[in-house]
Amino acid sequence: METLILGKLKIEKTDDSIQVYGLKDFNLIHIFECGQCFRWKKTLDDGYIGIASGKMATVYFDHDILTMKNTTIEEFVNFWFYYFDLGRDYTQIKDELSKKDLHLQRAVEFGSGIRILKQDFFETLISFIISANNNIPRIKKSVELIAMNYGEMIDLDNFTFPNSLKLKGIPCEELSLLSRAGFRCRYIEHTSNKYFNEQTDIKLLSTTSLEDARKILKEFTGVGDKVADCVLLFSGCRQDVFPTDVWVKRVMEELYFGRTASLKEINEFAKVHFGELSGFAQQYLFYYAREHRIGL
DNA sequence: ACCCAGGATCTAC
DNA sequence: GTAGATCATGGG
Repeated sequence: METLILGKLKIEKTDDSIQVYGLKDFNLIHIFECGQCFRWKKTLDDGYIGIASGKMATVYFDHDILTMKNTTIEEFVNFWFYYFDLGRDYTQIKDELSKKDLHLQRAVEFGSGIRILKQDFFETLISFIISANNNIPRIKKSVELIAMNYGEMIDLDNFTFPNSLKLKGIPCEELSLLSRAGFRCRYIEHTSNKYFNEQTDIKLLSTTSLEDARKILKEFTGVGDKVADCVLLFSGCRQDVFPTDVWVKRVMEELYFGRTASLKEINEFAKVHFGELSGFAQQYLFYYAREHRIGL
């Protein structure tokens, strides 16, 4: 296949890559540095390389053209289009959020090219278990170590993230030595075994009530409200969640409350104020808050 | 030496 | 049901 029209997008094949024309609301830095993913790395030539659901690709975005190496038009249509959430109209989402208040308008403008990735469920679950009481560089290191030690090698420095079949049965002592994830390794061990045995019904998570979805996820050790909401949002299950970490808490207190507020308060505010778009609002606010170091 | 980091868990009230 | 200590690890 040499060329393809997909809605407003035109996809063309070149020698060793594909190019996508007609993309809006798309910025690689916003997408990969907004805290939703841990495995995309900058390349020397201003692109990003990453592995998602076992597929590796290098991406560039220049002059409104997305260039992807190491993939095909078929794979783009069948996977990357979905992964980058390209079927969603972010212009409308941003318009709707910008109308709500001035803070959100600024945050949306600042992260105008954010797209919420539809990441592999098990990888997202493990990654955000590791995120508990941790910092982003160390989360990235532990996730990468798990891939290096238990995933499949694509080339000398790129590995897939292992599925639960690969990770089940690994004792937490070994996980601790090979991932440096500390006390969270006990959670990883339990979660890998439980997920392998039960194969969580992901479709159910997206169709049932938010309350029930959280309840299901919180049966994995190491998963509380915040991690559950992150997994639901960043694996593409649902967008009506408002993961409230220390950054989001701080930015909400500073911009919306003008005082300290409890997690429960913030969640209820988000539900009323942001509604079904809570997840998108959270991502714009998180990126804005962290890049501006609000609250520090 | 002390504090902190995309929190969750366990215990005590 | 909820405040408080505890949980590895590495960097400032």
